[in-house]
Amino acid sequence: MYRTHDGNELRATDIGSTAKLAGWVHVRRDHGGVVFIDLRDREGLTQVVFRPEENAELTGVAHTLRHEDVIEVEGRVAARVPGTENPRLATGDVELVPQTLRILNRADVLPFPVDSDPSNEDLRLTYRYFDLRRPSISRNLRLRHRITKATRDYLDEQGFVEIETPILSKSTPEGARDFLVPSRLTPGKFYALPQAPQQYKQLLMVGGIEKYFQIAKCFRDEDLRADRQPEFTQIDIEASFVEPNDIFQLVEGMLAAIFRAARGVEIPTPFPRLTYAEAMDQFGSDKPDRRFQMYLTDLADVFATSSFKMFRGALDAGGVVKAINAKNFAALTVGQSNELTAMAKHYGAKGLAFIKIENGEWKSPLVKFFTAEEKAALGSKLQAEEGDLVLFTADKREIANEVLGRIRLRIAEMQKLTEGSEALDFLWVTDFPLMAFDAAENKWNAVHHPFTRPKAEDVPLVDSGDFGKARAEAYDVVLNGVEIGGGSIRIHEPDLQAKMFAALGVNEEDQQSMFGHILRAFRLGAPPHGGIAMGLDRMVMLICGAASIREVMAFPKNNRGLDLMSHSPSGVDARQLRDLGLSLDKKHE
RNA sequence: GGAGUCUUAGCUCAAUUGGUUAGAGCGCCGCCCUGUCACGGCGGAGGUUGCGGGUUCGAGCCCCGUAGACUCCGCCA
Repeated sequence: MYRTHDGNELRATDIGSTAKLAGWVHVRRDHGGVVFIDLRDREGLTQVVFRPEENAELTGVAHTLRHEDVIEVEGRVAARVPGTENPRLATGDVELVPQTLRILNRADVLPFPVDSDPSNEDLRLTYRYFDLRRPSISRNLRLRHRITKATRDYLDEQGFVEIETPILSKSTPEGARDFLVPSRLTPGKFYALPQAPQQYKQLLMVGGIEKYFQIAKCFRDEDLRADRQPEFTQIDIEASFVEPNDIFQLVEGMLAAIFRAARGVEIPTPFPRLTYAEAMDQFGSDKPDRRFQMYLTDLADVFATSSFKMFRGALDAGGVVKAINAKNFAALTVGQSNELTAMAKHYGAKGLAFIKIENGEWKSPLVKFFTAEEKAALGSKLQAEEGDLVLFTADKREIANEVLGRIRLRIAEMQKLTEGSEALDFLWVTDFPLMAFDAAENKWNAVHHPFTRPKAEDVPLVDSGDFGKARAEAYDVVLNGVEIGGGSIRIHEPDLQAKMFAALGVNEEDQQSMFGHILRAFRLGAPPHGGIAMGLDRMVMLICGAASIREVMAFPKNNRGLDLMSHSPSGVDARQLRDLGLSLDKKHE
């Protein structure tokens, strides 16, 4: 037995008893005579003191200890010399006076210190196993465990069954690029790693499981980001005989349980709801951050009779004039205003107009085109006051929303509006569009995925080919401007599913070869069903306050998808390729 | 594929804007130190300033190229 106690366990009440501890040498304070060691394990620190007058031999060995040596000590729990207690340590009233010291392993000179935050992420990922000893990372991983534990417990209580679905699965044309796995037994064919267990979970519903969940690994071969890794985890849920409200209630309960377990807070439920159209109109985003106001305001009524060319042209062409009021931002720098203008152009606006309200005056080249009535109406509609900055754009509705939505977020960042905020703003965004036209491919794509159910009243729009207007029975759950989950009620009728495939340009033959099993399954009594998938990594990021998804995963890849620790991906033997019937291009050999 | 920021000792950073031998703290090595808790003191080792080229009497600093890291766009729910 290596230990009788953990590193944060010993208290004044243990004084006089013996204890055995094992862990890492966190700090050595060597006074030449007496030597102090802070012994660290996963739970905390305990001071170990070696006194030459009590045990010269052990103290001699203690002199040789270095950072991160692994040791085991056994001895007497003693009160600290009065006045030397350390109130910042849970075990600060006591110290261990060892009778034995066993060096279990010595550590080399460290690549970086354990007790500070190195900014060199390259180095951290190369020595990830060592990086994990740092409290900030181990805290995140333990919090992640609390979250998955709370999830499993909650869903179990609700009667859900955790079922594993295949990792070796089938490539599908929709969505992200697949990771492919060559098949040795069927040379020339490939499995694909699942982008999500979407089809399997629907087939489990056909199988009568009714309530399924899985903490599921998902794989997408796309470029990485601060919040995106090629493999990530979803809390995947599917249930039969449900409507959106059933899913909302289930997820609200689950998030409440998660936040109770992980943060000790009660979150208010039910969450507010916005339709996609409302979210886009008011916030210019399908995942609005509502921790600050700065609403997108439609000014069509204010400028209904305006002759100002920029506004007139947009309104006459069926577009909009919209503005946001950035409170107290009139004093922005030239650099900031240039950046915002460049941003507006980048997202397709013809321009971005500013009004600064300073010293009781509206400073803008635009103001001279406004009538007194327009100016008054504008001021009251936007609640514009001294020190504010009003930003305008006049354009097609989609462009104006997108541009102002992006600018709204960038200004919030510039003004540090959410910095240090403890707010937890949850909401549902509902009624997403069913399909979106892809100009590059010249075809309609599913916004969510091809199994998403159109809203009942919009099925005629699908029939009539009015794809752009059809809304889906699809929903996202958003926390503080981050989409943490999304789902839909699915299609369970083979005819409607075939109709959707046809709309998406999947011909009869491809439907049979790629989706034949699911269409056949729907003919054997598929229950109405729907579900949701929650992005576990992003949720953990938000709960931990981590800036990167890499901070909440034990062994993440870097920006280019490389594992710097194990050097994957890597080349393989010619023989392995031969077994698979593969050969490489000359340039990749 | 594109844009931006960055790259100086094992780590975190500095170098008066082109000027002598590139410094500091931590870490490491040695010596000293019996109540510290970021212990303290003295000394020491440690650098191809990412790499290649250019301008210059002189480059860590300016220019060109290149590699890598990170962030964003495209891509991806």
